[in-house]
Amino acid sequence: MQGMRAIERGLGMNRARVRFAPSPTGYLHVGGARTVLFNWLFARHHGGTFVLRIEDTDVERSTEASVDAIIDSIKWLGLDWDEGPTVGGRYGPYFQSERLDIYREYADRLLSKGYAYPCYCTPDELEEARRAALARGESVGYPGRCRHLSAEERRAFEAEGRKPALRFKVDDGETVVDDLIRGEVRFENRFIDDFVILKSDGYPTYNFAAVVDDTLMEISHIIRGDEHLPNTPKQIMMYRALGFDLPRFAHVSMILGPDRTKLSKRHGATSIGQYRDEGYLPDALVNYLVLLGWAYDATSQIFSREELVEKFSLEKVSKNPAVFDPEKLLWMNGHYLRATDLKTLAALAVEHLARAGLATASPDGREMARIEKIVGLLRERMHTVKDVVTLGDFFFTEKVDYDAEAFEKFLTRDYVPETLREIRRRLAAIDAFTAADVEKVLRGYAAEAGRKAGDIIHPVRVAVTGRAASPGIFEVLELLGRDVTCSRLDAAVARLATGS
RNA sequence: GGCCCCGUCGUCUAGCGGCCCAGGACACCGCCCUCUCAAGGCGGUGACACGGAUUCGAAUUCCGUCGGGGCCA
Repeated sequence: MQGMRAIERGLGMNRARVRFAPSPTGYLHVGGARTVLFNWLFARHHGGTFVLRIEDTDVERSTEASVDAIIDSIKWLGLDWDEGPTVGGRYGPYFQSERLDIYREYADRLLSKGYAYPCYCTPDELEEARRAALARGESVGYPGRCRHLSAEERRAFEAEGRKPALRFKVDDGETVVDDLIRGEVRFENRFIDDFVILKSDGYPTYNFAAVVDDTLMEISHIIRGDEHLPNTPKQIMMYRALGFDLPRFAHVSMILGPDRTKLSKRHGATSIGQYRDEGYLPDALVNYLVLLGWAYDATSQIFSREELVEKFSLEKVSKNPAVFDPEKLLWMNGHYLRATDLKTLAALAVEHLARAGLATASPDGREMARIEKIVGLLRERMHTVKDVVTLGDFFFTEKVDYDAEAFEKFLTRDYVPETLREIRRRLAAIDAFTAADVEKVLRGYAAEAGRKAGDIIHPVRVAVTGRAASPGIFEVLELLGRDVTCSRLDAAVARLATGS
């Protein structure tokens, strides 16, 4: 309850305003997605505003394609923003590259008030100083040369044509970050170098631009990754120097790979787009992600969007970093798959079938109905939508490829050829070709032949599906239809006669 | 190297001084169901990093050690 009050106090007179501020230098990854999610949930829970801001001041690495990819991923997850790209808002522009004048203005303010100074050191000089300090076994921070330049020295550098960067003057003392998740974190200022706020090319550094924007956009709560915690004291110093009110901070722990280092590409799939392509459901991903660092109670695992919005709170966000577990995500996805209605699922399945060349991208009504039935049979054993391809390919191909092991195990028994021939004959003769009728034929024949039902069923399964495992065979045969069933039984018999 | 964060089953976590010889979920194992594979049901294996201190009592508080990670360079 104590924590709750702290958050409400932070809201001040206004509603919660939070933001997600990605650099468009790649795709939205799992860690970023969870940060968006937490921000979104916080905003929705408090009836506040969620802002999307693009931090594209790194001209070299920022791309428009990245902006699009990130936006697509956020949308795909079913999350929306109230201000930002594509929707606008009163606090724009929402691209930092369009706010350069603003940063310069505030940088000037810092300069004129004596909180910042121009630094003429070149990268080479800095590098040299660093190496020298290292050699002497001293601390390798900025040596502070330009902090006390005289007017002449400055003029001399200017005359050389040097373009200065702007550094923030860090005073002695201590800066305390009052974090909603971590509590008070204290930093001694003497360990913090005078840092650059405006680069010599006129572009702001991350820390500076974030402070200016978060203030101008009236962000009340900064919910972001843990890796920014060490940046926070610098930002706080700037807030104070600029006379800005502090927002509340909440630093969420990072998501790690199995080796406990920051999750990255080498750990496998990390981009949200990739999960979409592989047949994951947005709801499943959201539900899995929210559980990485947040728990509502001792037992709940599955949460609908509505429940999440209602129940989410920063108090219950944990401090420990979390290892991303693809296995649990897979389980979660399977769970959501089974809860999705067949029409929706079939539509999704079509995409994957089409991509695999097993179906047209826009099947007609009859084919769609068939796919729906197939998905209905397959769904219990699917973990991703894409599994419809690997599990159900035999529904869509002309012929089947026999799994070698299954063939060996079930079709090479000596009673099999005769059995398949007889089953085929009987199936061709029955009136209706429903699962119930098919079952009667198979079980009936087993009884007559004095065999266990399994002894008949397994060879038939392999002959018709090519594999040892499938959905219930009677339903499968019904869906395949009489013609396909019979021709596949024929094919198996023929294969057994020529082969082996 | 300096600073900061973190440390409960393999993994995600519940736990905020006694309800805990630690609960749930995934994974794993077994049983049931069953035409196979799943799904589902039931059961099981499995953790408080270590050492001190505080306390009648510590997973929970404090200190140290160790381990992991991040940031700056």
